[in-house]
Amino acid sequence: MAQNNNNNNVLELNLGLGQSPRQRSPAPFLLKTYDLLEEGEAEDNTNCKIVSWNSQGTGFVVWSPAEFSQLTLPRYFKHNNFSSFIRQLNTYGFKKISSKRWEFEHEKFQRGCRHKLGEITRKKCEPSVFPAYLKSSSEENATSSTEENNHQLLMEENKNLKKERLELQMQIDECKALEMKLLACLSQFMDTHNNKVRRLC
Amino acid sequence: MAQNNNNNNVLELNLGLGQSPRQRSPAPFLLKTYDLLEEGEAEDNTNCKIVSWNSQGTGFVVWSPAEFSQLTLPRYFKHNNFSSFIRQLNTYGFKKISSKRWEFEHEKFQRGCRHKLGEITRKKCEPSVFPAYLKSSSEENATSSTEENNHQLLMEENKNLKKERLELQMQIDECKALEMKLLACLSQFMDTHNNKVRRLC
DNA sequence: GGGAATATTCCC
DNA sequence: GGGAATATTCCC
Repeated sequence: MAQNNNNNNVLELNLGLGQSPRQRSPAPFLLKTYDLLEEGEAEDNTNCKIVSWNSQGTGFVVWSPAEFSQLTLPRYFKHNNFSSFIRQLNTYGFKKISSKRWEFEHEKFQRGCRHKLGEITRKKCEPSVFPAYLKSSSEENATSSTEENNHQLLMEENKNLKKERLELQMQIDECKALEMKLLACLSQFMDTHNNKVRRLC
Repeated sequence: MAQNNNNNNVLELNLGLGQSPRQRSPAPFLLKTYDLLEEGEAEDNTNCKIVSWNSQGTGFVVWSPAEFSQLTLPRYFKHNNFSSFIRQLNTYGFKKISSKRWEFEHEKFQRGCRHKLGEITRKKCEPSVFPAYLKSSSEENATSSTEENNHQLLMEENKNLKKERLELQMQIDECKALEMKLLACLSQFMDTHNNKVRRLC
Protein backbone atom coordinates (compact mmCIF):
# COMPACT_ATOMS: atom_id res chain seq x y z
CA MET A 1 0.00 0.00 0.00
CA ALA A 2 2.71 2.40 0.97
CA GLN A 3 4.63 1.23 -2.02
CA ASN A 4 1.75 2.02 -4.28
CA ASN A 5 1.60 5.50 -2.99
CA ASN A 6 5.27 5.94 -3.60
CA ASN A 7 4.97 4.83 -7.15
CA ASN A 8 2.12 7.15 -7.73
CA ASN A 9 4.05 10.05 -6.39
CA VAL A 10 7.05 9.37 -8.59
CA LEU A 11 4.87 9.08 -11.63
CA GLU A 12 2.99 12.18 -10.80
CA LEU A 13 6.19 14.12 -10.61
CA ASN A 14 7.44 12.75 -13.90
CA LEU A 15 4.17 13.34 -15.66
CA GLY A 16 3.52 16.74 -14.32
CA LEU A 17 0.19 15.47 -13.14
CA GLY A 18 0.35 17.19 -9.80
CA GLN A 19 -3.32 17.99 -9.94
CA SER A 20 -4.48 14.42 -10.43
CA PRO A 21 -5.78 13.94 -6.93
CA ARG A 22 -8.49 16.52 -7.07
CA GLN A 23 -6.73 19.69 -6.00
CA ARG A 24 -9.11 22.24 -4.68
CA SER A 25 -8.37 25.22 -2.56
CA PRO A 26 -7.85 23.86 0.93
CA ALA A 27 -10.53 24.37 3.54
CA PRO A 28 -9.83 27.33 5.83
CA PHE A 29 -9.78 24.99 8.79
CA LEU A 30 -6.89 22.98 7.34
CA LEU A 31 -4.84 26.04 6.42
CA LYS A 32 -5.30 27.55 9.84
CA THR A 33 -4.40 24.34 11.62
CA TYR A 34 -1.30 23.95 9.46
CA ASP A 35 -0.22 27.56 9.96
CA LEU A 36 -0.81 27.34 13.67
CA LEU A 37 1.66 24.46 13.79
CA GLU A 38 4.25 26.30 11.73
CA GLU A 39 3.92 29.28 13.99
CA GLY A 40 4.28 27.10 17.07
CA GLU A 41 7.40 25.63 15.52
CA ALA A 42 8.91 29.05 14.90
CA GLU A 43 8.40 30.21 18.44
CA ASP A 44 11.23 30.41 20.94
CA ASN A 45 10.46 26.90 22.00
CA THR A 46 12.11 26.59 25.34
CA ASN A 47 10.71 23.59 27.09
CA CYS A 48 6.97 24.00 27.20
CA LYS A 49 5.34 23.73 23.82
CA ILE A 50 1.61 24.10 23.52
CA VAL A 51 1.26 22.33 20.20
CA SER A 52 3.72 21.00 17.63
CA TRP A 53 4.36 18.52 14.84
CA ASN A 54 5.29 15.09 16.10
CA SER A 55 8.89 14.02 15.68
CA GLN A 56 8.43 12.59 12.18
CA GLY A 57 6.20 15.39 11.02
CA THR A 58 3.47 12.88 10.19
CA GLY A 59 1.03 14.35 12.64
CA PHE A 60 0.80 16.77 15.50
CA VAL A 61 0.42 16.83 19.26
CA VAL A 62 -1.54 19.21 21.44
CA TRP A 63 0.71 19.15 24.49
CA SER A 64 -1.40 21.47 26.59
CA PRO A 65 -5.09 21.42 25.69
CA ALA A 66 -5.93 24.10 28.23
CA GLU A 67 -3.43 26.64 26.97
CA PHE A 68 -4.14 25.61 23.40
CA SER A 69 -7.84 26.33 23.87
CA GLN A 70 -7.41 29.62 25.65
CA LEU A 71 -4.45 31.06 23.76
CA THR A 72 -4.10 29.40 20.39
CA LEU A 73 -7.61 28.62 19.23
CA PRO A 74 -9.12 32.11 19.45
CA ARG A 75 -6.26 33.52 17.40
CA TYR A 76 -7.24 31.26 14.50
CA PHE A 77 -10.89 30.43 15.01
CA LYS A 78 -14.10 31.98 16.25
CA HIS A 79 -14.10 30.02 19.47
CA ASN A 80 -11.95 28.64 22.27
CA ASN A 81 -13.47 25.20 22.63
CA PHE A 82 -11.17 22.26 22.37
CA SER A 83 -14.07 19.97 21.54
CA SER A 84 -15.08 22.10 18.56
CA PHE A 85 -11.55 21.81 17.28
CA ILE A 86 -11.68 18.04 17.71
CA ARG A 87 -15.03 17.95 15.95
CA GLN A 88 -13.45 19.62 12.93
CA LEU A 89 -10.53 17.21 12.96
CA ASN A 90 -12.98 14.34 12.85
CA THR A 91 -14.95 15.99 10.09
CA TYR A 92 -11.83 16.09 7.95
CA GLY A 93 -10.87 12.51 8.73
CA PHE A 94 -8.01 13.00 11.19
CA LYS A 95 -7.33 10.08 13.50
CA LYS A 96 -6.35 10.22 17.14
CA ILE A 97 -3.35 7.92 17.21
CA SER A 98 -2.50 7.86 20.88
CA SER A 99 -4.58 7.15 23.92
CA LYS A 100 -2.08 8.88 26.16
CA ARG A 101 -1.83 12.26 24.53
CA TRP A 102 -3.71 14.42 22.02
CA GLU A 103 -1.91 13.29 18.90
CA PHE A 104 -3.60 13.35 15.51
CA GLU A 105 -2.71 12.20 12.03
CA HIS A 106 -4.05 12.51 8.53
CA GLU A 107 -2.37 10.94 5.53
CA LYS A 108 -2.40 14.24 3.66
CA PHE A 109 -1.55 16.48 6.57
CA GLN A 110 2.20 16.42 7.06
CA ARG A 111 4.96 18.84 7.88
CA GLY A 112 6.29 20.53 4.76
CA CYS A 113 3.27 19.50 2.70
CA ARG A 114 1.04 22.53 2.86
CA HIS A 115 0.36 21.99 -0.85
CA LYS A 116 -1.35 18.68 -0.13
CA LEU A 117 -4.06 20.17 2.04
CA GLY A 118 -6.25 20.68 -1.03
CA GLU A 119 -6.58 16.92 -1.29
CA ILE A 120 -8.24 16.64 2.08
CA THR A 121 -12.01 16.65 1.94
CA ARG A 122 -14.75 16.80 4.49
CA LYS A 123 -16.42 13.53 5.29
CA LYS A 124 -19.74 13.51 3.58
CA CYS A 125 -22.88 12.07 5.02
CA GLU A 126 -24.35 9.17 3.12
CA PRO A 127 -24.98 10.00 -0.52
CA SER A 128 -28.61 9.17 -0.08
CA VAL A 129 -30.65 11.53 -2.16
CA PHE A 130 -33.74 10.81 -0.18
CA PRO A 131 -34.85 13.84 1.85
CA ALA A 132 -33.84 13.54 5.48
CA TYR A 133 -37.29 14.02 6.91
CA LEU A 134 -38.49 10.85 5.25
CA LYS A 135 -36.11 8.79 7.31
CA SER A 136 -37.48 10.16 10.56
CA SER A 137 -40.83 9.00 11.80
CA SER A 138 -42.87 6.57 9.82
CA GLU A 139 -45.95 7.25 11.90
CA GLU A 140 -46.38 10.77 10.74
CA ASN A 141 -45.82 9.70 7.20
CA ALA A 142 -48.45 7.02 7.50
CA THR A 143 -51.12 9.39 8.70
CA SER A 144 -50.38 12.11 6.22
CA SER A 145 -48.96 10.45 3.14
CA THR A 146 -51.24 11.77 0.49
CA GLU A 147 -50.61 11.67 -3.21
CA GLU A 148 -49.53 15.26 -3.11
CA ASN A 149 -46.88 14.63 -0.51
CA ASN A 150 -45.50 11.75 -2.49
CA HIS A 151 -45.45 13.91 -5.53
CA GLN A 152 -43.46 16.63 -3.86
CA LEU A 153 -41.07 14.16 -2.33
CA LEU A 154 -40.54 12.49 -5.67
CA MET A 155 -39.77 15.82 -7.26
CA GLU A 156 -37.24 16.57 -4.59
CA GLU A 157 -35.62 13.18 -4.93
CA ASN A 158 -35.46 13.62 -8.67
CA LYS A 159 -33.83 16.99 -8.29
CA ASN A 160 -31.21 15.48 -6.00
CA LEU A 161 -30.64 12.57 -8.36
CA LYS A 162 -30.02 14.96 -11.22
CA LYS A 163 -27.53 16.91 -9.20
CA GLU A 164 -25.78 13.71 -8.27
CA ARG A 165 -25.72 12.63 -11.89
CA LEU A 166 -23.97 15.85 -12.81
CA GLU A 167 -21.34 15.29 -10.14
CA LEU A 168 -20.75 11.71 -11.25
CA GLN A 169 -20.40 12.84 -14.83
CA MET A 170 -17.80 15.38 -13.81
CA GLN A 171 -15.89 12.68 -11.96
CA ILE A 172 -15.91 10.55 -15.09
CA ASP A 173 -14.64 13.44 -17.18
CA GLU A 174 -11.75 13.91 -14.78
CA CYS A 175 -10.94 10.20 -14.90
CA LYS A 176 -10.99 10.19 -18.69
CA ALA A 177 -8.69 13.18 -18.88
CA LEU A 178 -6.21 11.53 -16.55
CA GLU A 179 -6.39 8.36 -18.64
CA MET A 180 -5.45 10.30 -21.76
CA LYS A 181 -2.50 11.87 -20.06
CA LEU A 182 -1.30 8.52 -18.80
CA LEU A 183 -1.57 6.93 -22.21
CA ALA A 184 0.24 9.81 -23.87
CA CYS A 185 2.94 9.59 -21.30
CA LEU A 186 3.27 5.85 -21.73
CA SER A 187 3.62 6.08 -25.49
CA GLN A 188 6.11 8.90 -25.28
CA PHE A 189 8.09 6.93 -22.78
CA MET A 190 8.15 3.89 -25.04
CA ASP A 191 9.49 5.99 -27.91
CA THR A 192 12.25 7.42 -25.80
CA HIS A 193 13.07 4.03 -24.45
CA ASN A 194 13.26 2.43 -27.90
CA ASN A 195 15.50 5.16 -29.20
CA LYS A 196 17.81 4.80 -26.27
CA VAL A 197 18.06 1.04 -26.66
CA ARG A 198 18.64 1.42 -30.40
CA ARG A 199 21.45 3.86 -29.83
CA LEU A 200 23.04 1.62 -27.26
CA CYS A 201 22.92 -1.42 -29.55
CA MET B 1 -42.09 14.22 28.63
CA ALA B 2 -42.51 11.64 25.93
CA GLN B 3 -46.23 12.02 26.35
CA ASN B 4 -46.02 15.73 25.82
CA ASN B 5 -44.16 15.30 22.62
CA ASN B 6 -46.68 12.86 21.37
CA ASN B 7 -49.52 15.20 22.13
CA ASN B 8 -47.90 18.00 20.29
CA ASN B 9 -47.41 15.91 17.22
CA VAL B 10 -50.95 14.68 17.19
CA LEU B 11 -52.31 18.17 17.67
CA GLU B 12 -50.24 19.55 14.88
CA LEU B 13 -51.41 16.86 12.55
CA ASN B 14 -55.06 17.35 13.40
CA LEU B 15 -55.12 21.08 13.34
CA GLY B 16 -52.96 21.69 10.36
CA LEU B 17 -49.61 23.24 10.97
CA GLY B 18 -49.17 26.78 12.08
CA GLN B 19 -52.40 27.06 13.99
CA SER B 20 -51.21 26.21 17.45
CA PRO B 21 -48.05 28.10 18.30
CA ARG B 22 -45.62 25.48 19.42
CA GLN B 23 -43.36 26.88 22.09
CA ARG B 24 -39.83 25.75 21.76
CA SER B 25 -36.80 27.31 23.31
CA PRO B 26 -36.01 30.32 21.16
CA ALA B 27 -33.03 30.23 18.84
CA PRO B 28 -29.96 31.90 20.33
CA PHE B 29 -29.93 34.35 17.47
CA LEU B 30 -33.38 35.62 18.37
CA LEU B 31 -32.64 35.95 22.06
CA LYS B 32 -29.44 37.82 21.39
CA THR B 33 -31.07 40.16 18.93
CA TYR B 34 -33.89 40.84 21.36
CA ASP B 35 -31.53 41.43 24.28
CA LEU B 36 -29.33 43.66 22.22
CA LEU B 37 -32.33 45.87 21.58
CA GLU B 38 -33.32 45.98 25.24
CA GLU B 39 -29.78 46.89 26.16
CA GLY B 40 -29.72 49.61 23.51
CA GLU B 41 -32.95 50.95 24.97
CA ALA B 42 -31.48 51.09 28.44
CA GLU B 43 -28.46 53.06 27.41
CA ASP B 44 -28.05 56.64 28.46
CA ASN B 45 -27.53 58.58 25.25
CA THR B 46 -30.80 59.38 23.53
CA ASN B 47 -29.61 61.46 20.63
CA CYS B 48 -27.32 59.05 18.79
CA LYS B 49 -28.70 55.56 18.96
CA ILE B 50 -27.01 52.73 17.14
CA VAL B 51 -30.00 50.41 17.14
CA SER B 52 -33.45 50.50 18.72
CA TRP B 53 -37.06 49.36 18.56
CA ASN B 54 -39.15 51.41 16.18
CA SER B 55 -41.67 53.77 17.69
CA GLN B 56 -44.49 51.22 17.92
CA GLY B 57 -42.26 48.43 19.06
CA THR B 58 -43.32 46.31 16.08
CA GLY B 59 -39.83 46.10 14.68
CA PHE B 60 -36.40 47.62 15.00
CA VAL B 61 -34.06 49.99 13.23
CA VAL B 62 -30.30 49.81 12.82
CA TRP B 63 -29.55 53.52 12.79
CA SER B 64 -25.83 53.20 12.27
CA PRO B 65 -24.81 49.99 10.50
CA ALA B 66 -21.10 50.81 10.78
CA GLU B 67 -21.13 51.29 14.54
CA PHE B 68 -23.57 48.43 14.93
CA SER B 69 -21.21 46.09 13.09
CA GLN B 70 -18.08 47.17 14.87
CA LEU B 71 -19.40 47.69 18.39
CA THR B 72 -22.63 45.80 18.90
CA LEU B 73 -22.35 42.65 16.80
CA PRO B 74 -19.12 41.25 18.28
CA ARG B 75 -20.54 41.58 21.77
CA TYR B 76 -23.35 39.19 20.89
CA PHE B 77 -22.09 37.14 17.97
CA LYS B 78 -18.91 35.58 16.66
CA HIS B 79 -18.46 38.14 13.92
CA ASN B 80 -18.74 41.79 13.00
CA ASN B 81 -20.31 41.47 9.58
CA PHE B 82 -23.51 43.32 8.97
CA SER B 83 -24.35 41.05 6.06
CA SER B 84 -24.12 37.94 8.24
CA PHE B 85 -26.57 39.55 10.62
CA ILE B 86 -28.92 40.31 7.73
CA ARG B 87 -28.54 36.74 6.49
CA GLN B 88 -29.76 35.49 9.85
CA LEU B 89 -32.69 37.92 9.85
CA ASN B 90 -33.73 36.54 6.48
CA THR B 91 -33.30 32.97 7.66
CA TYR B 92 -35.77 33.64 10.46
CA GLY B 93 -38.25 35.40 8.19
CA PHE B 94 -37.74 39.03 9.14
CA LYS B 95 -38.77 41.55 6.50
CA LYS B 96 -37.02 44.78 5.62
CA ILE B 97 -39.86 47.25 5.71
CA SER B 98 -38.19 50.43 4.61
CA SER B 99 -36.06 51.21 1.61
CA LYS B 100 -34.63 54.28 3.29
CA ARG B 101 -33.29 52.77 6.49
CA TRP B 102 -32.40 49.40 8.00
CA GLU B 103 -35.75 48.63 9.57
CA PHE B 104 -36.91 45.06 10.09
CA GLU B 105 -40.08 43.42 11.27
CA HIS B 106 -41.28 39.97 12.20
CA GLU B 107 -44.80 39.26 13.35
CA LYS B 108 -43.55 37.42 16.42
CA PHE B 109 -40.68 39.74 17.26
CA GLN B 110 -42.07 42.68 19.16
CA ARG B 111 -41.11 44.84 22.08
CA GLY B 112 -42.21 43.34 25.37
CA CYS B 113 -42.83 39.93 23.78
CA ARG B 114 -39.67 38.07 24.54
CA HIS B 115 -41.87 35.05 25.35
CA LYS B 116 -43.05 34.85 21.76
CA LEU B 117 -39.60 34.28 20.31
CA GLY B 118 -40.04 30.53 20.68
CA GLU B 119 -42.69 30.66 17.99
CA ILE B 120 -40.25 31.94 15.41
CA THR B 121 -38.71 29.21 13.29
CA ARG B 122 -36.00 29.08 10.71
CA LYS B 123 -37.24 29.01 7.17
CA LYS B 124 -35.58 25.69 6.44
CA CYS B 125 -37.93 23.10 7.85
CA GLU B 126 -36.87 20.53 10.38
CA PRO B 127 -37.33 16.83 9.73
CA SER B 128 -40.32 16.67 12.08
CA VAL B 129 -42.11 19.48 10.33
CA PHE B 130 -43.60 19.29 6.91
CA PRO B 131 -42.11 21.55 4.28
CA ALA B 132 -43.83 24.80 3.50
CA TYR B 133 -44.93 23.72 0.08
CA LEU B 134 -46.91 20.86 1.57
CA LYS B 135 -48.82 23.16 3.88
CA SER B 136 -49.96 25.37 1.05
CA SER B 137 -50.95 22.52 -1.19
CA SER B 138 -53.31 21.13 1.40
CA GLU B 139 -55.14 24.41 1.47
CA GLU B 140 -55.40 24.79 -2.25
CA ASN B 141 -57.06 21.51 -3.15
CA ALA B 142 -58.15 22.49 -6.61
CA THR B 143 -55.82 20.81 -9.05
CA SER B 144 -55.49 17.07 -9.32
CA SER B 145 -56.69 16.04 -12.76
CA THR B 146 -53.41 16.01 -14.61
CA GLU B 147 -51.53 15.32 -11.42
CA GLU B 148 -51.89 11.58 -11.74
CA ASN B 149 -50.28 11.44 -15.14
CA ASN B 150 -47.53 13.68 -13.92
CA HIS B 151 -46.93 11.41 -10.99
CA GLN B 152 -46.42 8.40 -13.21
CA LEU B 153 -43.94 10.29 -15.32
CA LEU B 154 -42.04 11.37 -12.27
CA MET B 155 -41.83 7.83 -10.95
CA GLU B 156 -40.56 6.67 -14.30
CA GLU B 157 -37.95 9.39 -14.40
CA ASN B 158 -36.96 8.59 -10.88
CA LYS B 159 -36.46 4.92 -11.69
CA ASN B 160 -34.39 5.79 -14.74
CA LEU B 161 -32.26 8.23 -12.81
CA LYS B 162 -31.41 5.60 -10.26
CA LYS B 163 -30.49 3.14 -12.96
CA GLU B 164 -28.35 5.78 -14.61
CA ARG B 165 -26.64 6.53 -11.34
CA LEU B 166 -25.69 2.89 -10.96
CA GLU B 167 -24.24 2.82 -14.46
CA LEU B 168 -22.24 5.98 -13.89
CA GLN B 169 -20.85 4.58 -10.69
CA MET B 170 -19.79 1.45 -12.52
CA GLN B 171 -18.12 3.56 -15.16
CA ILE B 172 -16.19 5.37 -12.49
CA ASP B 173 -15.09 2.10 -10.94
CA GLU B 174 -13.87 0.91 -14.33
CA CYS B 175 -12.00 4.14 -14.91
CA LYS B 176 -10.33 3.90 -11.56
CA ALA B 177 -9.29 0.30 -12.21
CA LEU B 178 -7.84 1.23 -15.58
CA GLU B 179 -5.99 4.10 -13.97
CA MET B 180 -4.37 1.71 -11.53
CA LYS B 181 -3.38 -0.67 -14.32
CA LEU B 182 -1.86 2.11 -16.37
CA LEU B 183 0.11 3.38 -13.43
CA ALA B 184 1.32 -0.11 -12.59
CA CYS B 185 2.25 -0.69 -16.21
CA LEU B 186 4.09 2.58 -16.45
CA SER B 187 6.06 1.97 -13.31
CA GLN B 188 6.93 -1.58 -14.32
CA PHE B 189 8.00 -0.34 -17.71
CA MET B 190 10.27 2.23 -16.14
CA ASP B 191 11.93 -0.47 -14.06
CA THR B 192 12.44 -2.75 -17.05
CA HIS B 193 13.77 0.10 -19.10
CA ASN B 194 16.26 1.11 -16.47
CA ASN B 195 17.51 -2.45 -16.10
CA LYS B 196 17.93 -2.81 -19.86
CA VAL B 197 19.86 0.39 -20.16
CA ARG B 198 22.02 -0.61 -17.23
CA ARG B 199 22.78 -3.98 -18.78
CA LEU B 200 23.61 -2.44 -22.12
CA CYS B 201 25.97 0.08 -20.63
C1' DG C 1 -32.86 37.32 -0.58
C1' DG C 2 -31.50 32.92 -0.52
C1' DG C 3 -28.75 28.34 -1.81
C1' DA C 4 -25.04 26.00 -0.34
C1' DA C 5 -20.44 25.21 1.82
C1' DT C 6 -18.06 25.47 5.95
C1' DA C 7 -17.79 26.36 11.06
C1' DT C 8 -19.48 25.93 15.73
C1' DT C 9 -22.43 24.00 18.99
C1' DC C 10 -25.14 20.52 21.13
C1' DC C 11 -26.15 16.04 22.13
C1' DC C 12 -26.12 10.86 21.81
C1' DG D 1 -16.81 9.81 16.91
C1' DG D 2 -20.35 11.48 14.56
C1' DG D 3 -25.48 13.17 13.45
C1' DA D 4 -27.83 17.12 13.28
C1' DA D 5 -29.14 21.99 14.45
C1' DT D 6 -27.64 26.55 14.25
C1' DA D 7 -24.21 30.16 12.86
C1' DT D 8 -21.12 32.33 9.57
C1' DT D 9 -19.35 32.85 5.13
C1' DC D 10 -19.37 32.94 0.22
C1' DC D 11 -21.54 33.51 -3.89
C1' DC D 12 -25.37 34.07 -7.34
